[in-house]
Amino acid sequence: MSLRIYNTLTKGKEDFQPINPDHVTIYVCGPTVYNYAHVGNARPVVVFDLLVRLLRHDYKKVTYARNITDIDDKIIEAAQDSGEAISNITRKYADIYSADMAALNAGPPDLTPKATDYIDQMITMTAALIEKGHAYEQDGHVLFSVPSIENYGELSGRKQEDMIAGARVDVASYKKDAADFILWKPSTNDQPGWDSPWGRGRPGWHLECSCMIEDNFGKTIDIHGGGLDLIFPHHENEIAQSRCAHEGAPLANYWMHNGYLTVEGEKMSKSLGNFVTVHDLLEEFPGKGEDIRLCLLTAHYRQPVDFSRDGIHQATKQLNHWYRLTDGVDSEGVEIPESFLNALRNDLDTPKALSVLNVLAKKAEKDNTAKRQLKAAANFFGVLEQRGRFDLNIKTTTARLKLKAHKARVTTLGTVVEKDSVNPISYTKSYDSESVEKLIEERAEAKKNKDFKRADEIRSQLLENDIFLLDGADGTTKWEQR
RNA sequence: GGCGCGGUGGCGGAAUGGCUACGCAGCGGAUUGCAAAUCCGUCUAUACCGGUUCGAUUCCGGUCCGCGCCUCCA
Repeated sequence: MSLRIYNTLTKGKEDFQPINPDHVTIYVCGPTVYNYAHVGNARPVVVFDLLVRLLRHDYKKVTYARNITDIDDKIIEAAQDSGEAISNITRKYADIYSADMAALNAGPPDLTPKATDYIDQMITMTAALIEKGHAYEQDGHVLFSVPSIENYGELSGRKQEDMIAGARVDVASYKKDAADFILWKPSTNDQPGWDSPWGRGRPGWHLECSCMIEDNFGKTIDIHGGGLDLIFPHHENEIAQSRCAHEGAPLANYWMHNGYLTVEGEKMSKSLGNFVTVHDLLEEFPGKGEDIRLCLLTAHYRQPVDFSRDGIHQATKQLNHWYRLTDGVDSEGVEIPESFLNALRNDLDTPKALSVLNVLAKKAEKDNTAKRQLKAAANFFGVLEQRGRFDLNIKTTTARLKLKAHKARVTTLGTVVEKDSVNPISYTKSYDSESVEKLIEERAEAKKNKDFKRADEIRSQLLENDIFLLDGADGTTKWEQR
């Protein structure tokens, strides 16, 4: 079976046919680096990481690019607020981003182009668009002229009249048409800027992706991905720019968009106080990057997914089960079962793939081949990759629950009570693997002496810190994080 | 106002014109110093109203509910 992809452009599943079967190209919109990435930002990262794993399995060569937007008004604001240099901010958060995503077993892409490295290309494309009559200069701004092209709105399925009727933002004075968007804008002296034929300024947001793709891949790539919210206007505008700059050549043949993420059933937003960053989660759930990854993959990527503390616990249980089954198993060179791969080839059907993993897990109780297949397939999925889960080093950390919602819906005897606020809970994890091992030894000694009271004390003491002891048939004791 | 998505068991989450995956949780039993794991058995669902059909959860129409986007946004 070959890969099938739901294409936002055609609103249907299509057989994937790369331009060059020996070299697949994929570009995913990356972060604007001025803050910690939240779980919602992590969803496309994990989803497309999995897609790239699949592409690498099925095709000879894959080049995966994910950009970093390091020039943007939000970054400028963050710099002004904090007094820190822009370059410090962007470097810092880009580093944190790649570290946080790596903790979710989402490795770095092949290419990580930064917007500020493409200023020349952006100026060149802007000039070309002006020359071709698709852009104009007005009050120091350069704008793309949407009425200069046909089929604008192809990707998002919008008609211009509809958009104008519902526009909730005042049309800027320098726009000839309400739908026109910025290619280049002027910078004041205290704002970062680059010299251009239109004066000192900086690029508009949409331009960088078009230029990076052109520079690294050429006119057309195979797959372009990102979150649902990027369909309009970001991707629509990328398409418009690139098509006009490239004599109508499509920017990408397949457009893939992941759905939204909610937190504890509610939309994540700063005002609700349920804005949860990957960084905080990794503090609250140390060593559980895989568990978070699994949560993000339980739902199909185009469906909404709810991220909750309970969901993490379920994922942990699932993973612990698989870890136990594959403890000490070597999956080197094992073929990944086709049923698993085929699930993924069907537009990345992760729920189906997970059910295949569970079928393998069932078999693995009695079958060593299934054990190795389970490990290989799970590794492919990006889990079960942490070396020695049983030996996890739990750092001493005090983390605050960041998921506190201002309005927590609590059901009491069928009545829905709206609580105004839930107090944050703070807690401490105060065990490292060394002290755990020591306690296990002490317990083994106690068991030998039939001092079961002390043995049970140690068990419950550790359990309070989410460490669960498993006594083996051979008298050894392993532990896992709950 | 325009465009779009979704409502499946206690929870997560699939699939299908006829027997409704998979996981978690629950229950009964075997096993166990305790606990877990494992094994056997077992309970629970397709928002509502019509239509098409021998038969719909699946197709069609409507209702209700929830959600998203409409130039900040993964």
